[in-house]
Amino acid sequence: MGLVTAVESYSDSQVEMSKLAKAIAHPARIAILQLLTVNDCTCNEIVQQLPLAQSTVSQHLKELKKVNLIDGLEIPPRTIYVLNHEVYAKLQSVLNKFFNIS
Amino acid sequence: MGLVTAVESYSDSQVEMSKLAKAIAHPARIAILQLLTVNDCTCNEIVQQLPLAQSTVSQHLKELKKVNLIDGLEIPPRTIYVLNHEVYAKLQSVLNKFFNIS
DNA sequence: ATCAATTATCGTAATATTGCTATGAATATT
DNA sequence: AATATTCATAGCAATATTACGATAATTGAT
Repeated sequence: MGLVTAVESYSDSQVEMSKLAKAIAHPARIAILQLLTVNDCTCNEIVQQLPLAQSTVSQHLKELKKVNLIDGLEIPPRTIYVLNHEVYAKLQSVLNKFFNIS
Repeated sequence: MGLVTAVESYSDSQVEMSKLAKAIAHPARIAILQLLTVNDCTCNEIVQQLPLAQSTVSQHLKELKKVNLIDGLEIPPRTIYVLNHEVYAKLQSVLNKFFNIS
């Protein structure tokens, strides 16, 4: 990623925004979010919709969880993945704020 | 990135959106876009505002140009970088469309 | 008690990203 | 003509990302 000192010289909102952007910077993760927009899904249900191995999907879900765009309801042996509408809306508003400056 | 076959199984809009997201998935590139929102800038002017070497900034500019978020007006030995408001607005609308589905 | 189903994680490989220094190419200045 | 300015690119190193198969861990079913 780079030096720690470099990160410190960007504003919080710049760093936060770049992290959220990175979270949706892969078509699989966009596809996952779109699926979750329609229905809550287990990992397997997502695997069936994507051309990826289960472990890979699990990894992408982890990335989305890391920025709180989704939550995982653990009901073993399943985990039901759910959109975090709050953060989802926040990302929208952050992006809007950014683009409306122009 | 991965296999060519994998990319083909995502929709055009998913791929396009992920590419645009990737373009803004770094705080330096967000900072650059914000600078260009206020003023057209040469590479050097941007270098003076960021904690990065000239070559690194040049590379980030290249990334932004790749997705047409900015244009470079070459007036040697300078290049004046300018926001591409059209694509900028398009990214905004693409994101809005995406998020409003929820 | 076994076995199947589900998911997370580990280990690994291939590739991409990010950053730098050094350098080349083009133009302007002295 | 020599020098300075500006920018892009090449070359390189460190790290991150993306993908897979294999494997645990957990629960449900037989």
